[in-house]
Amino acid sequence: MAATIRDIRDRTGLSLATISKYLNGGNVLPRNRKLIEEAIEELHYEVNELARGLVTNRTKTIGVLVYDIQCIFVGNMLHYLGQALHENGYGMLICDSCNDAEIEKKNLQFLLSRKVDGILVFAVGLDGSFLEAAKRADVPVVLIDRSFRNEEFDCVEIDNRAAMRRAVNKLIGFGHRRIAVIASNIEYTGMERMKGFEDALKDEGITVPDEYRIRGKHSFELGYQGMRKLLELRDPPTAVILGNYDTTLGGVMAANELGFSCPGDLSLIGFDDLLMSKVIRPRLWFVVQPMEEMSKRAVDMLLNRISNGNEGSPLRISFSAGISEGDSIRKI
Amino acid sequence: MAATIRDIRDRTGLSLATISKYLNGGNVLPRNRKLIEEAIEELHYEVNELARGLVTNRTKTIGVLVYDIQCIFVGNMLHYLGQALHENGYGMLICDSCNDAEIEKKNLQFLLSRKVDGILVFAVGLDGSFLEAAKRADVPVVLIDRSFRNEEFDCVEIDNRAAMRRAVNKLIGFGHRRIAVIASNIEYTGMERMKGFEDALKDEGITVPDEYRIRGKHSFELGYQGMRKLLELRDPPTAVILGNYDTTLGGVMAANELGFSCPGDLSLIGFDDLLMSKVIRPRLWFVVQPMEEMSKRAVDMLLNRISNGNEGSPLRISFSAGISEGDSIRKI
DNA sequence: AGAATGCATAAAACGGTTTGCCTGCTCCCT
DNA sequence: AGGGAGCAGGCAAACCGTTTTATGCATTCT
Repeated sequence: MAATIRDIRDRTGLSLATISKYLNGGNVLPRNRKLIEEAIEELHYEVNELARGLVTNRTKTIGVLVYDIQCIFVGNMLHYLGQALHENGYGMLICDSCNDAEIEKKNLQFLLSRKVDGILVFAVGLDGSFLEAAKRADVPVVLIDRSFRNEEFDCVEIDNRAAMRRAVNKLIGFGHRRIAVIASNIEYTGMERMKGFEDALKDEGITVPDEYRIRGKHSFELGYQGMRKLLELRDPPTAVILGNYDTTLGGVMAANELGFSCPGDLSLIGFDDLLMSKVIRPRLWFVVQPMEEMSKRAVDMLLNRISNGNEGSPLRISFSAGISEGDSIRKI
Repeated sequence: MAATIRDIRDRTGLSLATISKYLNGGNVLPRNRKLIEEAIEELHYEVNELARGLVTNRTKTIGVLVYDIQCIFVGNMLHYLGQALHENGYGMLICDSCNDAEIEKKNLQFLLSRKVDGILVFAVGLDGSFLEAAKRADVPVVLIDRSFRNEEFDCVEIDNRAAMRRAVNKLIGFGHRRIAVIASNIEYTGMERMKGFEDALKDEGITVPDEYRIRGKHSFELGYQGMRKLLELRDPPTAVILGNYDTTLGGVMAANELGFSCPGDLSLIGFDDLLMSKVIRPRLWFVVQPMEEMSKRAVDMLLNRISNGNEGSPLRISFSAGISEGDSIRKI
């Protein structure tokens, strides 16, 4: 159906090798170059990347495993990753793991059987053993946002612990002492943030009741239910830190429903809220990740491994997060 | 590096054809089946889909062209599409067009050269001529959400015109007459919605000043600037319809900044706002699209064309949208 | 004249599927 | 019991559309 280089050979009388050389930027006699270009034009020829990949062992395709494609943070990162890859002539094969480790594992097999040149992973959970298959196939892997305890893979993230510490310190600076947190306890990022929370309190010699720590599965629900629980306590906190985008949505919604006004009754600070934080009234204070830089860096690392052989020990790049000002914290 | 079917041949003493037959579910002697399975296990063999695709002309991969991967609506749709495709053994090759028709065209070439079996398109603009290349290559295409005027391709969408009409009628039902709209005028969906706006006003014999119609490029900015313009008019509207997700964010933010309270000073109704609408206070009224159904349907149509030959005239499936209740409309 | 250079060519990969043919077995009939 | 029909399953070889590697033929330089 589609034209092949054989059709071009028949039309130009040249050999396959010459045409292939032209396609790959090699030197060809001007006369022949013209001939080939005319044929390509006329036959609407396009290289079959399947065939090319089969022989070169490079598909110019990067697999991306994401824990949840509906997550805004992920969507934004995909945008930047896509741009960075595109600039380097690579495409993305995106697989949504739907927050399910089983699906994640299957997706990895899918990517490997498609012979992607490398894989970017926004991991579902804490267990990175499913990535063994990639290691066995010698396909480079870079973890983004969430990593694992063992340091087997390159990784790009923010210093979540320090970021959370800064958020807590911000609240303390405004005079708060009764500070609560809602964060995930099933993946790396949330756990690190939880540690940062403890660090900051310890530094300042503050203790808070254990009910002030709401842990669970990264979700809207966690934020919603968690905030309700907090606000119904006999001694509710004066400030709450919402440990990620989804819990922020849930938390804000619950606070609204219970009629708590912010920052009058309750101070808030969130994570990754971007546009959202500016739409909500009052504007939310929040921790921002340098998403574009992180994406560029992750792509750099991956493409390096691809072109320079997948060698050398794993690198861990840790960016520091900033804080974006809002009106959601009351001075006490 | 990776094991091939030849390694399995060497290990089992069988022929390539037999192994291939096994891999594709054909009948094989129990003895041989066992032999093959052991070899596969031991060698960690995985089919090379590149090689398979080269000969079968099917890659079990669907290309998805999206106008903006950062858009929440798109993220949600990708989730449902991914699930539906996964159930049928297909993967997704997603390309972000960054709202740029040039990039969109390049992305299409990218997909075609990867020999995807079919393409789902969330189109950037109104001009579908770039899809000629897909037609030439006989790769089936299904448009989602946004279609073009000519009816050359299958298409799944909501009846945007009717949806907007319902939104307007809802406001009229609450007693509003000074109704404004902010919508995109550069892509199909927005234009249809704008028509629905006019329809509804006409039906009720209502006329509104032309300044009540804010048109531009689908974006946060449009909503933000548009809302400011509306609220600074000498005779501002009592109600505003925000024609899509992004303009809703912008519009709400501008109204907040100018100190307009909703629904006291201003009634609002948005599109596709999902979670968001429940987080914003007051909860927003909004138009909901049946995203899961749309996705399933689009995948059905595409896979049908793939397996039954890409024949028959284009189908247009139009779902009707619902309205989700909130507190953002005042009775007049 | 001989070496060096510039292009083109034919043929062998890459890792699968598919086709046509062959073998050997079962079954039934005379 | 012997023989042919029918069939299940295996095999070798051709093929899919590229790249790559020797190899060869002119032309130019020294």
